Amino acid sequence: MALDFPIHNEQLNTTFSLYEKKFKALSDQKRLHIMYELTQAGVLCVCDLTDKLYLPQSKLSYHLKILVDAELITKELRGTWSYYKLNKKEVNHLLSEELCCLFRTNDGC
Amino acid sequence: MALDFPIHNEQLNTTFSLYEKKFKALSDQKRLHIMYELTQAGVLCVCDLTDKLYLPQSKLSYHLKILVDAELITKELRGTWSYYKLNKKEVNHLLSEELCCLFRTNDGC
DNA sequence: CCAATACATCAAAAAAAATTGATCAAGGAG
DNA sequence: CTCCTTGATCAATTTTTTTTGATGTATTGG
Repeated sequence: MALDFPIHNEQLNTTFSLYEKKFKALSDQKRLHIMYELTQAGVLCVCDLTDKLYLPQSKLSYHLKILVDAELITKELRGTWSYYKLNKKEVNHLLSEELCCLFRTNDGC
Repeated sequence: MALDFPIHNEQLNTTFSLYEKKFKALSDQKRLHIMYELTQAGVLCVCDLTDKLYLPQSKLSYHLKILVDAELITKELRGTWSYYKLNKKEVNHLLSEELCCLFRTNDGC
């Protein structure tokens, strides 16, 4: 029985799948804006972002979850608050230095 | 009359919009695979990619257009053939060196 | 000229992602 | 305890993206 689809390289497909997820998370203005604000502020809760982006809470929670799932940001619970911040390591691994400037504060950019 | 949406920074919104488009182009396994094959081969026409990705021509044309529009690859017409290759400058500007390894041949990665 | 190939594009359908408004659970404050 | 705030989640709808198959144009080769 012949295969009618490519096995090709399973490892490679896994890699593509991983980056698909990360780039999908970045492929939205609102989420890029969230990333930017997190870069500027360091740590923010949902209500802070509501003020900054003028978006309703449910929409923000939705987009934040996508970024967390892609491991581009992290979430820390403290009481009723959820504090979000950039996953700098992951961002730096993914994006060029020029681009990281948008999401980076303490360097010469 | 009060504004009920943020002006914030027009420049920044333009930037987000630009990157949204580029990341959207990258946010698909098939398109990442196309990028990878172009990296390996240098230049490819649609029919080459048909063989490599096992995708119908119309689907490939669709995805190639998205990558061209995002300026991640370029297209050159010669007769009936369309030759595609990476826009290395743009890719390198966008992605980290580690990641560019996937889309780069002549360096120590 | 004819047949075959390369590929862009289009319209309809299917699939995936985003928005919306509501509900609910868990804390904190009085 | 009661009220209020934070924020996650859910179902229904809307919007966007992708797939599919067909058509059309240009080019190549015999």
